[in-house]
Amino acid sequence: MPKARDTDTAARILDVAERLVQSRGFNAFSYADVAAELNVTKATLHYHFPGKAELGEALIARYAQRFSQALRAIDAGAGDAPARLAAYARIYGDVLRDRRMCLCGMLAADYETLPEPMQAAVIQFFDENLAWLAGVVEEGEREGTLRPNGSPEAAAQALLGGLEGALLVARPYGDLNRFDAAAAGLLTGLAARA
Amino acid sequence: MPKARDTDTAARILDVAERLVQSRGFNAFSYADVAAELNVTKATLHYHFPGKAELGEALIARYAQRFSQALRAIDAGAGDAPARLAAYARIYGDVLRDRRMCLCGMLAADYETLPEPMQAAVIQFFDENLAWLAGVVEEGEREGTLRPNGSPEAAAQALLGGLEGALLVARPYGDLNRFDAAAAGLLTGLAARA
DNA sequence: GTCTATAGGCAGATAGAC
DNA sequence: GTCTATCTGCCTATAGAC
Repeated sequence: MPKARDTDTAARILDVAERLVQSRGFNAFSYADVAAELNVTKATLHYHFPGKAELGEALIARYAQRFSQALRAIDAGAGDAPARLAAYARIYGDVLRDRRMCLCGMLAADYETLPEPMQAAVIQFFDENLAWLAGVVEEGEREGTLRPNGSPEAAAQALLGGLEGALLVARPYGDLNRFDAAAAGLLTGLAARA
Repeated sequence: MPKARDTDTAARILDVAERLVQSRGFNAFSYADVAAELNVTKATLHYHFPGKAELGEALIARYAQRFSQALRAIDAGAGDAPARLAAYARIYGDVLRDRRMCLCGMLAADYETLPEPMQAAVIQFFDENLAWLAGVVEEGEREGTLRPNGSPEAAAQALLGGLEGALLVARPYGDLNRFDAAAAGLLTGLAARA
């Protein structure tokens, strides 16, 4: 059993790689970048993750798991449907705060160049988010707090795409307000009006 | 004066490079890719565009110019504000049809890795689109055909981001319907309701 | 304008010592 | 687990012939 600090070399690799992918994209970071930042050699990275493809898969798996937890936390909370959507949007706003994209939003841009297992994992991430969003929209429709103009699935697609795109466009400006304005527009467009 | 066919080597380079950037991203295409597809050598590309940075700038310049023309064409048309926004959304749907992203949407993902002149050009592209969109929204507000919940600028930000994101998320699925559903959701969320 | 040839660097990856 | 050393290949870019 290795020492606690060193056991988590894999986790620290994932931390650094995650940040680099979210800010630069999957094709614009290298094993050398990660190794230099952690003061280890590239060979160490290959020991923990045989190749870039496996590292990428591990990144998505961990990210998706964390996202799932966040969704369950929202579900466990008290708010109504609009409040849940606002909490969901806040997750996205938080990643923008340190100039990152959503991991899977970035990988969606790189999609055509990704190994197939990573492509499948990105799709699965979106599927899970869309299913959760559609559920919340449907609930809001029943409550009378939301009035989607199309199906809950269409509304979910508009929300997920809208938030990913709001990140994408706001990030070059380095302007959190732009994201907030866009997110607010998405949510109020869906809300039932007086 | 060279022959017409060959004069446009520069234009043909831009055509191929544009498609590659829109589908794979700026860091995932090479001079070799473009040269092979055109049956010329890499040196030929360097003659027309000294480096990747200059090629990138030329790509954005041409793309932005074409986009500007499309906006003026919409302005010259007959429709009211909602019809103009729908026409605007259709431009985005068309790029998805051959599995591309918007050029500047893709470059927004690559933003952190771009040379500064390209970054500035991407921002300028967004600025122009946002200004046009805000103008149309404002017009719709006066007409009574649109009822934005915030400022026209906020609505413009939500529209631009929403459409870019709808492309981003729909493209991995290869599903044009997903884009259309999201786009429709964005537009009806903004429309004045009965 | 387009070619051949090549420079110099960095990428992802592996073998084998410790 | 982490290292040193190295391989192979592709990248951007340049020089100079035609």
